[in-house]
Amino acid sequence: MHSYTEENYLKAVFNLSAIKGEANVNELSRLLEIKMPTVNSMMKRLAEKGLIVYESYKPVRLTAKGEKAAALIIRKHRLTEMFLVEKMDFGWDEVHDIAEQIEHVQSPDFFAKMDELLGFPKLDPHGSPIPDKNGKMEWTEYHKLNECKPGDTVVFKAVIHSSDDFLKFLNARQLRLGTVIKVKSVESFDGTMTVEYSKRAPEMLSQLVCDRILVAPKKK
Amino acid sequence: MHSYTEENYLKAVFNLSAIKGEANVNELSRLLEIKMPTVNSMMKRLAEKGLIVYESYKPVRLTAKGEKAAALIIRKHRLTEMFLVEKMDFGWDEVHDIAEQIEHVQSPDFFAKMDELLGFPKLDPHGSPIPDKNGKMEWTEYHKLNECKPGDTVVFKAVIHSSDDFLKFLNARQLRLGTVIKVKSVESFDGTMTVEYSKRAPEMLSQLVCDRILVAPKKK
DNA sequence: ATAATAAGTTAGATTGCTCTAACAAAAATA
DNA sequence: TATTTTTGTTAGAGCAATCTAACTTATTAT
Ligand SMILES: [Mn+2]
Ligand SMILES: [Mn+2]
Ligand SMILES: [Mn+2]
Ligand SMILES: [Mn+2]
Repeated sequence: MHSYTEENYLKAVFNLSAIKGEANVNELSRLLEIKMPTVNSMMKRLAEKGLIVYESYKPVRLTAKGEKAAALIIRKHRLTEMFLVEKMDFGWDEVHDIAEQIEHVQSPDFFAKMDELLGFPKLDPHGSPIPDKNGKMEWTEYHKLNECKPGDTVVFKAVIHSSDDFLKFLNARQLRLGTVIKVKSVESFDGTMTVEYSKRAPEMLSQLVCDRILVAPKKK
Repeated sequence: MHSYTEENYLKAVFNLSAIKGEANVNELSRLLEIKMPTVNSMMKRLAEKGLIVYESYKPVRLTAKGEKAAALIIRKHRLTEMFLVEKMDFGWDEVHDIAEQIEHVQSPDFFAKMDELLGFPKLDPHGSPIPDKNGKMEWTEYHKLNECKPGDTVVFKAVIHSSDDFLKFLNARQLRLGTVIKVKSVESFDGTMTVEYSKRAPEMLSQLVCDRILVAPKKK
């Protein structure tokens, strides 16, 4: 199969492609903390293997084969995170680094068992969808807290770019998935929001924070 | 720390040393399925790092440092096997290959949590002792079923060289750890034993099998 | 004791993954 | 449009881990 290293590149291409449908060498280099020439030559290797489409000076795209391979690694990552949170009592801010390693374990049985013990979950602990066994995932379109207007009442559904630090920040403010958030006001100068949730005093959240919180309208 | 590869060599040296206190290149080569020159150069690398004592044409020995490092990897391996059996419903014949991979995960928290969830077990699913956090393990001296005489009644305590095939063989005969075995007779020609256990008809076990079954006298 | 076999070593090559230095193309800016 | 900056590529090197072929030392058998 594919090496540990190749799997990490593949996943990086997948993640960067999520928005634009393609990924460039420079961003991959930054994300993976690997120098551009190294990334460049790996792109040629992945293209050789039919996992991506590579043309000089152009962004790369995943082939169908590459997309499936990447999704299946992400499936293992997210199942692992869910297992760590649900079955091993880890916090959602403690699981990413462990999952980053366990996602490379080669054992269909191991992940099938996790899936079963978890009751075939559709979402990971950060609200991201878990791809199915064929690498397909259904993505519910949430919107950013940023885009909400004063008076809106929404439910916290997912985080994006969930770094451990950001998750600890949310923990410290009792902000979790499922929390109902009422937008009180938005400062037009810097986008800072004043919000209310869980019967606490109003809280102020910077634009940077609101940009990473995905929400859905609260169903009455 | 040490690479995935180095860890596997270290563990191999540890396992081969278990009996004689030293390991030679040839046996390592067969065990790891890696050619002798490769093993030879790795031995020099491990010696360089102070993990083993290497002198030309002599068997290698682990240093105190190497012994501790190896024991800690084996700790992770055996905790993992125990976790897979106790918390994930795997059979004792299904866990080794998965543990072989997970033992390389770098995350003290992950294994500490396993340990805790398991209630700090002393033995793995095959009856082998789990080294403690300092790499120390207490080894109860069992004896082989082979060495028993007709009339002996013993308890099945552990397996040695537990390959999946051997474990499946034991499964098929309902032989598990804790099973009380009565030795009826021993064929002096080939060492085959006739034994009785679990209210079943007498069963015949070849010398090869009896050589891999560790037992203790049944406490009356 | 000598010859044959087994075990261990050296030399040299290969592959995967990484780097730096230098150069080329594309995009942004003046 | 011309210049500068950013992005991407090529060339060349190094290390880890593996191999094969050839050679040496140690052990076993005759
Ligand atoms: Mn993650
Ligand atoms: Mn990873
Ligand atoms: Mn094992
Ligand atoms: Mn291993």
